[in-house]
Amino acid sequence: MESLLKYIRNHIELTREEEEFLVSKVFLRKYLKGQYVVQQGDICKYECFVLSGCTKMFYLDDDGQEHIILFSIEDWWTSDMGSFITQTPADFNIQCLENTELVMFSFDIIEELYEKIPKLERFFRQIIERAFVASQKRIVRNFALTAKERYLYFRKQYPKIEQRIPQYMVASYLGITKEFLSKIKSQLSLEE
Amino acid sequence: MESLLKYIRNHIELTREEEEFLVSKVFLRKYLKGQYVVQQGDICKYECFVLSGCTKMFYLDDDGQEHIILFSIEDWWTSDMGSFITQTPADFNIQCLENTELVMFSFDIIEELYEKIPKLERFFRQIIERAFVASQKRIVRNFALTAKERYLYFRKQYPKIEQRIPQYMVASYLGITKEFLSKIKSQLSLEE
DNA sequence: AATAGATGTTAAACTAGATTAACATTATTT
DNA sequence: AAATAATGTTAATCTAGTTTAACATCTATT
Repeated sequence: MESLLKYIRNHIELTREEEEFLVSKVFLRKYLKGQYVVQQGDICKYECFVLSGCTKMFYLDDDGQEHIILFSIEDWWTSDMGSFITQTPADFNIQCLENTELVMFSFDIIEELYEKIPKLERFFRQIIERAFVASQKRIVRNFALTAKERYLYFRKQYPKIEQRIPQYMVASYLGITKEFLSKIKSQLSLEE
Repeated sequence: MESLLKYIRNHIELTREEEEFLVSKVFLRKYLKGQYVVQQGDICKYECFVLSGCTKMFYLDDDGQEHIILFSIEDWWTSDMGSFITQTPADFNIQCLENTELVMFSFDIIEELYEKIPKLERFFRQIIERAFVASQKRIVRNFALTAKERYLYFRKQYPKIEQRIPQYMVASYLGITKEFLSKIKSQLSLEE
């Protein structure tokens, strides 16, 4: 739990009481590799801060194909925000790719935290603003860049994630097939 | 300006004083068709609420190709949020597709409004949450749907926008060429 | 009414990336 | 150590969407 506080202290200053209040309201949950945090159709009850491990968030389309939207590792957040804020069934799945420890912020608790600690509401607003900006930029990259360029960008931007994740999941995140990513990689190794 | 208040009243309740404070801090600006609200490289100084008219936000890639990220009409917001929150040069352009009236929220003013009217900060957080969710869902649609399916979704979701906008811009928004959208439309007209 | 500029259509040739399928490699389990 | 499952590679064939280019229509301006 200390690394959650460290993360928060990195951005805002809370009093000792505020920190204690926060810690008393959230709880830690451990998942094994392969377990689901959220399943498509369930209501997403928590926003989760990743203490350790790794998760993927993905959409399962009508053909059963998996489309990975987001990987989350230490110090990142994960949740189906659409489901969370409306408390309606989730469109996405969140599954652990490693044994994972999450700090769970429930819907009611988060409202209570916003109420009691306005600084925290401001901080969360800023986190969401940044997430939104990143998401819009990803849309542009998907339009303006080729698969190879997107892969190079991913590799540069998230070198730590690439190493922890099977290649076919990277392909899914990039919106291409595993075979095509394999081709791109062999092309790149010839170029170098 | 009344329609801004109407929009806000639709979601939260402000006191008469709060409304007056808000109105005293923002200002209205009129643009002609074709004018730019933000240009790639400039710092985006305002978040803008659309009173009337229509804007497009787009990215110009290295080949000079335009990629439309967002159309905004009455009661929508527009800004390059990435530039706005960091006050660094914008990646995107925002241009008016019709004569357009915007309510301008500057960076400093918006901070002041958050400070004085916490309800407003909460409201803006919720707006951004929804924008983020919409953006993530668009990423999925771009991966999981064909161009034809994306077009049908757009037509259903934003019927009012389609009517106001040249077809080649719809194509850009969908991430396809104008020629291919034309083909899709002629296919659809044969089917019906 | 004529011209010019902006928008939309059609069709042929082309390409980035998908599909299929067979095989190779690496982990994991027994 | 063998067997099984999971992951990764290669290559041939295929397709959704692009490119190019010529033409059509619509709108605004003189």
